[in-house]
Amino acid sequence: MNEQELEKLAGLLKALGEYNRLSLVYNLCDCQAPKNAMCLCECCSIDASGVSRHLKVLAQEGVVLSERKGRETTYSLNRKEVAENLRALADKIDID
Amino acid sequence: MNEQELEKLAGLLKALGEYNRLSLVYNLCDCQAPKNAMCLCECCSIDASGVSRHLKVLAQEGVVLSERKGRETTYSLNRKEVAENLRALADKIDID
DNA sequence: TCAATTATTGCACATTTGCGCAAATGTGAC
DNA sequence: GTCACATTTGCGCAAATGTGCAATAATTGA
Repeated sequence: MNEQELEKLAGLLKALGEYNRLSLVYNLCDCQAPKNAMCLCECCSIDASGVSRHLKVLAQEGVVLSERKGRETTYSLNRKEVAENLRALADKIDID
Repeated sequence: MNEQELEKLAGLLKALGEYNRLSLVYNLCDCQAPKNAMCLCECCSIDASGVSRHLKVLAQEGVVLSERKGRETTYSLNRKEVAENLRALADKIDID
């Protein structure tokens, strides 16, 4: 694992390591179809602008995928990649 | 997953989500025996006090276990628990 | 065109964070 | 006790972060 990769992984974990962002991720876990921001807003104690910013961070770090659909933006989890990264780290830490 | 658990998980991820701390964790991954702080210092670009603080954060979040041995403190990874948490999250995000 | 809906951005603010340096603390060796 | 070594803590500082409010897009529908 080189420096860049480590930095990237740290970025992913940091993105996940904030309560409201992790709440958003958990919320997205359970839904099949992508959700828009208004909908995701409801699981958070913060206002829409905050949610927008958090989703932006999550998108930048590759946690979620966003797609503009008309006047709304829908978000979905980048499931495979995120899970893969987490499992790789788990394996590195503790090889069963 | 209730609020406290989510907060705890966020704390764990946040602890891991900082470059130098993640470097420390990676460093600990490869060693069988616990390492002391001076030794861990060498894998970081920061000074001893910074390493001490990072290790304290990691210990508080349950990432590492510390043990005072004479004048030095040795650290080891809390492998099972950390890996378990990461895998649980991975599974939640993407059930294979 | 105009109003409504959804999302984002600018700004300000308080808080947190990571860091180095120096001092303090704890501990073993002599 | 005195010294050396390992670690932690206090302090200050700059940078980053999370947040709300208001203003500004962007887009749809009447």
